[in-house]
Amino acid sequence: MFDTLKARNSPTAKCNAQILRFERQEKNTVSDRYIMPGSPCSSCSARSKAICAGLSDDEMDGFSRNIRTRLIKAGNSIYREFEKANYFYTVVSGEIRLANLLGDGRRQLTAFKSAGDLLGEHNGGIYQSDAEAVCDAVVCQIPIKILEKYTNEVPAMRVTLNTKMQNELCDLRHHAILLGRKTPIEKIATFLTARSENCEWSDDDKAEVVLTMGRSDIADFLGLTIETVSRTITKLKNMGLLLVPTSHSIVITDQACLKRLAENEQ
Amino acid sequence: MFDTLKARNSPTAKCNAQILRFERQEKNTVSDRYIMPGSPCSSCSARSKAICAGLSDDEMDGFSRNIRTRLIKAGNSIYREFEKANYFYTVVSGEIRLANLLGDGRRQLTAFKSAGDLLGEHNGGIYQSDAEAVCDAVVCQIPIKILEKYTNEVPAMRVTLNTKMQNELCDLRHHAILLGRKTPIEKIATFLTARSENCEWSDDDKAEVVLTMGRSDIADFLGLTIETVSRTITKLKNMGLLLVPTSHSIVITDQACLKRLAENEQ
DNA sequence: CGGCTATTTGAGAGAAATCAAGGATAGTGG
DNA sequence: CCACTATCCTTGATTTCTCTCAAATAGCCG
Repeated sequence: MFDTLKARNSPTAKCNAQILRFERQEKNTVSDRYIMPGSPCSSCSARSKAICAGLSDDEMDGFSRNIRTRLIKAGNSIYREFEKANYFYTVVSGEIRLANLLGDGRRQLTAFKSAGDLLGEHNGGIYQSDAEAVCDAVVCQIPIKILEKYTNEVPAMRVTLNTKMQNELCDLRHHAILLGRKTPIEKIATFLTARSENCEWSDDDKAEVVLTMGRSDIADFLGLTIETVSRTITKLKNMGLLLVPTSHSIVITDQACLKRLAENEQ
Repeated sequence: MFDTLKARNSPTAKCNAQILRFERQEKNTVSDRYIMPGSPCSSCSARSKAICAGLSDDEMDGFSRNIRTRLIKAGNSIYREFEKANYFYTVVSGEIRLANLLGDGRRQLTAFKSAGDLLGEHNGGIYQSDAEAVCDAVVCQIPIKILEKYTNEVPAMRVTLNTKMQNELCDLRHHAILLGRKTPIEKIATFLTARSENCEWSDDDKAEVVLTMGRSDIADFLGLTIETVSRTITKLKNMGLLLVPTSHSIVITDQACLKRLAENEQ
């Protein structure tokens, strides 16, 4: 089960957002837990990509005493829009989606966050989106005060944080271009190309893209409906650019062509 | 003349982006100029809202010695996407649009920046968008190195910069929701509502929104065509929510209703 | 195996884009 | 100052693409 929420894409969908919200809160009461009292940062697989990459071993030691590691089960939320923001989170493993709802249930995802990424976008002390686990995920919970303290005292951390914010701005900007001006086929091509970036390419230039999320998450990320996502993937398959062994696995067979579709960008 | 570029909205538009780009470069060669050697920061109307708000008079003195004030004529660009980034800019007056082009000329604006806003989004030392003056504008040119120096040394500036980046992230996130999921009527309502935020409201609850940009800028900002922008404004007019004295001036007559349309957000 | 959910596919409707033309506006030059 | 011209804006007719509605298929977990 990848999605708790049914797709509520359409501008005219009149589903009851209150019920939606209630269901989500119910989900939220179960099974998230702290998996360890401190955290073994020394062996953390995400450390090199995370906000703590720039810390010395000594600094890391002090830092780690203030953070907690949490397991978030698929579908559960870490925080919700409009909640008071007390923590940042670093994704250790798994994948998190940032979601925003309109009053009638329409949903827009603004990012998928994975290992090393920083979560906790807030403004005026309030979270700006729902952060939900796409699949089981492990995150580090960092009190905002602590992160602020370290960014004030450790220049390296300041630089890392700054870079991460700039990357996020850059990603959001490109996503706005995609949402505003790209066709469905270009949207899917862009999405798959981006996802394939950290993949290993076989000798015959193929790569498997693993989709941890369902079609409705992809649709809500790209500003489409699940049907259009499905049809567009089928179209790309028929064009011979990719294979679809299972719905959660896509093998890119013509990287160059897919990239050309994606990067109509100048 | 508000727009140099014709609208190139449609996914199927096959206009030649090369020509577009050339024309833009031509424009860029004329008439931008430095309007003063140093800058009279003490009397700057944008200072309280700008990045330099947190500086003491002494600090401001040193800071101002490193910056230049430039006049940018309507339609001209300050910098372009893919250019090496050497400067940040603070908008003193006028309005700047951030634009990105796709290969076939489709355009997406990601923000309008006005007095007090900071420009210069870059990643890996490269600007991420074209910054162009919507109308005649004055900007302060701040070498990136200088801004970095001051953010390192002056905590207040660090806080201001951080807040500005968070606001920008927040704006972009909300814009992504708009682009991905809102209807034309909601898009226009959101746009006008946001623009009316700094307006004075008359006794009978009316406010004039001045649109410095043309319909094609609005269309490219909201992910629509100029025709749809025009038709939608007419529709809102017919619904009795606003008046359109001139195409660049819109008087909101039913703020509450417009806001309700805009904030279908929960 | 059976029920549930996710995904795919088809048919039809609807909304926004495209194509086209007329009217308003602003800036230019006489 | 006014007429002229280029551009911008609005409106209408038509097309096209995506969404909606509906149903069948596939995949997963108990």
